[in-house]
Amino acid sequence: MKSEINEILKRNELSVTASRTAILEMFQKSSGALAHADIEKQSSDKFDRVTIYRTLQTFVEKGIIHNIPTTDNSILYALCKDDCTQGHHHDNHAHFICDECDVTYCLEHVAIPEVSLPEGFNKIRSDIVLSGICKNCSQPLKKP
Amino acid sequence: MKSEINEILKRNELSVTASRTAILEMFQKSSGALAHADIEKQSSDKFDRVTIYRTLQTFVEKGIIHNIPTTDNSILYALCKDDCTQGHHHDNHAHFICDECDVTYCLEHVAIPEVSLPEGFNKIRSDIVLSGICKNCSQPLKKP
DNA sequence: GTAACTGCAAAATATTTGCATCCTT
DNA sequence: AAGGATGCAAATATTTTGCAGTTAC
Repeated sequence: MKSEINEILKRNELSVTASRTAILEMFQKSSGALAHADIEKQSSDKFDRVTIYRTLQTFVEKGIIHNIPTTDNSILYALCKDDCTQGHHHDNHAHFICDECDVTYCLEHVAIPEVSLPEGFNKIRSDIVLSGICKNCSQPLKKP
Repeated sequence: MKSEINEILKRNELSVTASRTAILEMFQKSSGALAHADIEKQSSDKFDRVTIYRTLQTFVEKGIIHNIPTTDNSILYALCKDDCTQGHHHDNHAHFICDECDVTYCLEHVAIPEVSLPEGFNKIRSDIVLSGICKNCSQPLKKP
């Protein structure tokens, strides 16, 4: 997928650098969303903490990743699909946080249902965050 | 509502202190959710920053307030209604964050719709967070 | 070669912890 | 009086900023 990563960066007018490539790769490989801390851990000192902050910020601005609301004071990030463009995200799917393993999933196929708001409220964006036990964790010990 | 505040604290086996009373009062008076920073600002040095941290934590544990997921790294808190008990929250309503005035509303009467999850996922809790323009801000200049 | 990106140092901010003191019951 | 709650000091952790050196194009 090296070429895909290249392409994503080029499409967004970003120069292809080691850290950007590595971080994008992490997102592609990850089954769930990642927090700053996860990335820092996974990259074990390969690049500076500050670079991670700046890279994530850039990616969000460009619409390469989006952030997922959380209940604690952290920010989770996940890859946007396809047609997110700058400032105009279409990540209109639900997110699921597992209480057990703490992984956050983007449920691409679970659409956010329409809700009817009281008079006077105009919705621009909606997020739905579910939590509970995920697929993996609910499976009774599988490994031999 | 002094007596109501008293009652809430007593019911939760918490001693009635100045800071707890004041913070609970803020929540009751507030039209929206509050962040740690809001409380600190509003109380302008009346009590210690650390006390606020501890008070909020206690309130969440006791189920007096609940927290609302946000997209930035902050935590918003709002009063739980009625029958929240320790560790078992029923704040099953949508939240609305206004992009204009930044107020967060608990939309008590907007229920969270059921979503069907993929096989293997077991939902325990769900949150829906909407954003856009709120009632007040969408009203064209009203004041004379 | 130039503009963009990174790493380092340091500042600013936010959160947690320990302990002595004070307040509620 | 006893236990819990607060305030203060200090330790940690997190995020931001400025700048000089490096890298991509």
